[in-house]
This record gives sequence, structure tokens and C-alpha cells, in this order.
Amino acid sequence: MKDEELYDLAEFFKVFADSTRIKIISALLERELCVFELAEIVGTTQSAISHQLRILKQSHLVKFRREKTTIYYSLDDDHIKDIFMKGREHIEEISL
Amino acid sequence: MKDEELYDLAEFFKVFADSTRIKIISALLERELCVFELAEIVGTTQSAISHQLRILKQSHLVKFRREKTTIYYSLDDDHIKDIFMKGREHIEEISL
DNA sequence: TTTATATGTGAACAAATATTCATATATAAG
DNA sequence: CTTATATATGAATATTTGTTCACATATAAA
Repeated sequence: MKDEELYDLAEFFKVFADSTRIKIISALLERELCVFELAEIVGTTQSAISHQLRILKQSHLVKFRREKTTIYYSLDDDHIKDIFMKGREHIEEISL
Repeated sequence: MKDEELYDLAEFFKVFADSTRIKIISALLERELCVFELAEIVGTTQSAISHQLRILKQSHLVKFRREKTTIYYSLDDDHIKDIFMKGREHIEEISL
């Protein structure tokens, strides 16, 4: 595998490697949510969420739809859930 | 899911989120390797590899066995390969 | 015990990154 | 056009993190 591909792969995993973003992903596993709701659930500011959503969009982890002034975000891809779950499994197993 | 679990999950993904470590993981998908070999393959110093291997050990991503003065590292868990592969699939799909 | 080889580690520096704050933009309603 | 609401963004700051360098440790052979 080429160095460049491996670099991109590391960049991709960086997106999961932050607790704010992983909380956003976790919340979106349940249902689509707007920025305001995400801020409440995650427990941070609207601005912080918006910054992180930009990263999640750029990495194609979330998609969104607009409804009047509200923008609803949801997970873009089934791989996201798969990877999230595999991570959970690993953590469960090592803590047995 | 609890905040603490989500925090741990983000910590876990941080391990994949660095190009040196992902190169180490990629190399170990093929076969077990010693520190010196890893340094050559990855293209960095023995010290840098050793530092990163410590992180990989702490996260239970690699295991090792000693043979005289040489220490051979290998992947510890099938989840590692699964997660690696899912990441690859995602990247392939978004670049189509 | 001395020497050689392989690996581990602490401190320091540089680079990357998340949040905060203030402000900007976008959409819809009046 | 003005106002209200929801979201986005730029700059600054603080924190985290990876590598380098020098040195320490571990194992085995002489």
C-alpha cells in the first residue's frame, strides 16, 4: 500500500479521534439532528459543533438537508457505523 | 452510551490517527517485524518507532515476543484488521 | 565482567488542533 | 427592507502530540 494512501487513511481516522466528534457521531447513530440539538446533547457551544461538523462534512462522514433555517445532519455512510461498532467491540474485549 | 465510554473510544481511534502508526499497522498486517525492520519500512528512526510501539502496546493493538535481543511485534487482535479495512473501503468509495 | 546489539525512555522543541469569542451569512417572516 | 433565528467562520489562545537527541536498559556472547 502506498504511503499516500496510508497518509489518507490516518487522516480519515483522525476524524474519529476526538471526543466531541465521536459524541456527534454517536448521537447521529440514533437519528438526524440539527446543530442546536447536537450542541445540547454533546454539551458544548453551537460554534464548536459547527466547526466540528465542517470537518465531518469534509471527510464525508455526515450529510445534511435544510428545512427552512434549520439544517439537519445525519451519517453519510454505513462504514461509519461499522467502524464505530468495531471500536466498541475492541474496547469491550480488552476491558474484560 | 456514557461520556466516558465515548472518550475512551476517541482515545482508541487516536491510535490509528497518525501516519507513522498506521504504517506500522499496515506493515504488521503482512507479518511480524522487529523494531529495526519497522524503522526501515516506515522510513523513520528506531527511536520514533519505539515511542509509537509503546502507544500501540498500551492500546492493545500489538503484542510481541522476544528472541534473544530482538523483539518481534505483531497485531494483537482481529478488530485491528477489520477497522483498517473498513477505513480503506470508505476512502475508496468517496474517491470514486 | 566486558562488549556488542537491539530496544526503551525522558526532556525539549516544533507542529497540529480544539475551543472561545466576535462577527458574518443565510433563510424566512413581517 | 428589516428583523429574527439558525448556522458558519476567522483569529487567537491553549493544549496535545510526534520527533529528535542523548542516554539508559536488556540480553547474549566472548
